[in-house]
Amino acid sequence: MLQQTQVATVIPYYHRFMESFPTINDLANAEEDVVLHHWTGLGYYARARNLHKAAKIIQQDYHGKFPENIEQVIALPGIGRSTAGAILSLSLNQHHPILDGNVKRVLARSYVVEGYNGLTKFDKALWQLSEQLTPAIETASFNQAMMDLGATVCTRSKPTCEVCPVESACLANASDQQANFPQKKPKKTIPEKSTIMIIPRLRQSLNDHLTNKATSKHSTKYSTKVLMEKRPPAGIWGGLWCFYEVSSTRDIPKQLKQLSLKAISEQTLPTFRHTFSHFHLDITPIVIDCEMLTTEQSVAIAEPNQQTWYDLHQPLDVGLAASTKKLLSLLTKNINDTGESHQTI
DNA sequence: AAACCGGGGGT
DNA sequence: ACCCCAGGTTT
Repeated sequence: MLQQTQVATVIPYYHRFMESFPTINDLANAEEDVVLHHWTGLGYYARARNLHKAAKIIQQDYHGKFPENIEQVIALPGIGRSTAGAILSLSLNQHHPILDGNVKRVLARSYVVEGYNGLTKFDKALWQLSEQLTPAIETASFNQAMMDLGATVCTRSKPTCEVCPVESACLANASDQQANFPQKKPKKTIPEKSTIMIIPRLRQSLNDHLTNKATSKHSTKYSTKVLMEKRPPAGIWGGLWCFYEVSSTRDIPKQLKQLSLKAISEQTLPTFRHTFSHFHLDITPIVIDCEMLTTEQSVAIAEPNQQTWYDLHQPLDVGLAASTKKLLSLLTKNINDTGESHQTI
């Protein structure tokens, strides 16, 4: 949990998690969806899946006891060299170096190591420094101190060198070059991609639109249920609930047919941009008011684990991608603003 | 808007 | 061995 989120945010999640899964065996025996549910709001769901997988491995291979050998710990999914070193040094005072983002910054400044995060040469040099500096005695205290130093004193911007215990030894400080270590990662122009998301909205079986027959635009109330799918575990938005994507509007009829839905009307919402670290994604949402093909109602919801009618007024406690959340709040706002949709077919 | 982050996976 | 990936937070 702490690999990705601040301590203050993690605490309530941690307590709920530990209450539900007090032992590794409890976690291993839990359904993955239940584990993911406990993770909802923390993001990075791949790591919840890794943690669950790791528990299963520990149950099977180590009889439910967490391994104490660093190679075995590194072999667990979601745990690499740094996290393994942190676990074993902090919990058992074993002699292993660590190298998280904070430690990297402290070392890069202290020793004016040239390069930037992710550059192989840079990472290798820092690992070697960490190995060389980490003492065999009081390793736990040393590692904790290095992380805390980076987190509270040797911060990314405006480090408080005046209070730093290694101020006089720090080479970056000596040359007043703190701001230039670590160096910035060279930015590259990221590509733009676009996608269409269809939002099938279930038409309510209210006949109140009949009351407005006389007007040119008829007023129809729609339910607050929209169809979502659970994405496969790997790739973008893995395991998260999303709207169906189509590469072209031409594919919409086909997709709806697959879902046993009959379109009544559709409304294209303004395209919005969601930016990832490596590309921009322009998302064009199309709300499609639908009826279920009654004879095949069962088909549309044949795989409740993979698709669901999501009620905007009763949000499910499931993992949602950031872009999906954005879209959902837009839809909810729309409903609350108008209470109904006015549209022509 | 851009930088950041540890580990996994593809090349 | 190297580079890219995901996606939420911080700056």
